[in-house]
Amino acid sequence: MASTRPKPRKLSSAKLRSAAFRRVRADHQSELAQDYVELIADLIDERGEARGTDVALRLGVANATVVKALKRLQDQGLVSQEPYRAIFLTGDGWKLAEDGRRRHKIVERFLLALGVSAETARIDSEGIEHHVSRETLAAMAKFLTRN
Amino acid sequence: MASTRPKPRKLSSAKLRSAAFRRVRADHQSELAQDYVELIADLIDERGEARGTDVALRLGVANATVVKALKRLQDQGLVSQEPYRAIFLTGDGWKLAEDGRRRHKIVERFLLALGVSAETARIDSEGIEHHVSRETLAAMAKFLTRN
DNA sequence: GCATGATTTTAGCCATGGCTAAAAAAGATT
DNA sequence: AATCTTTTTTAGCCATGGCTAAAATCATGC
Ligand SMILES: [Mn+2]
Ligand SMILES: [Mn+2]
Ligand SMILES: [Mn+2]
Ligand SMILES: [Mn+2]
Repeated sequence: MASTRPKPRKLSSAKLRSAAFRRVRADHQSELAQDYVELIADLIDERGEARGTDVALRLGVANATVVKALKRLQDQGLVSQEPYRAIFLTGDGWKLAEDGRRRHKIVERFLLALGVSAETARIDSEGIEHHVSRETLAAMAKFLTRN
Repeated sequence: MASTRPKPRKLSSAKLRSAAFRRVRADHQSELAQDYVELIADLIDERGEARGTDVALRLGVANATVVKALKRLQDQGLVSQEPYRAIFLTGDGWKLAEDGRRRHKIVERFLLALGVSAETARIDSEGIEHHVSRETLAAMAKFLTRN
């Protein structure tokens, strides 16, 4: 049996800290996909279909940016589309969208319950939602039931 | 006088939504600088100086990544350094660091007060801090004084 | 059914933030 | 002082996410 390195009694402060930053970077990796599928799901529900142009308008980016991003999402198996046609979500895409909606809703309602304006809750939750762990989300949900 | 477009009675839903995404993108733009200067300030306070290597270790990225980022921060007037030497914060750098520390502390303590573990508060706050508006921060601070 | 106008995609640019491998500088050892 | 080891920087690669301008496609009116 190979000799094993002794397990450190305590995680070094540097290790601890880097874990947090790694998590943030991972969150940001999945953020774009999450926001896209959530938005696409909303458009499909509200208007029957999601067009690239509507996505661009609502994200506040150029059309070309959306086209490129959608290609990546298609490679990731989250959306399907043909040129000049509306965008569809795959099964995985819908799953991710639903999950995002659920988390987003909890965060936004939580901020409202905390006493901020509707405007601020809407805006801040758009960024915060991606950094809320399962544990924190549960704590927010609990707070909501008690208020 | 040129004719002016009539002011819309209500902001369109698309405009409203894109404003939130624009804010998130702006937050992410300033995030890296904020985390760097905060970390550098901590290192200076705790150990007397901040070395690039320590920054890399604590951020969990490669050394080369830090070297490049520090160059950008230098261009932005937030840090000053000479090759093979420790990193210093400029006046602006210290201001940004202090501001970041303050916000970070409030967010972390707020999560703790909400009932999540110390570990989770530490990790989640690292991402959330950058998306908390002045109004939400104030609401969190208020919650803290009442608990 | 074709011309023309509007929409959408493609092409290609840029900055950021990550990486590894090679080069250079600093620091230790003898 | 010269060498050898360790640390730090440089060079150069890649993916992402943004943009504008040009090309391609679609759709409409005639
Ligand atoms: Mn979001
Ligand atoms: Mn974020
Ligand atoms: Mn911070
Ligand atoms: Mn942070």
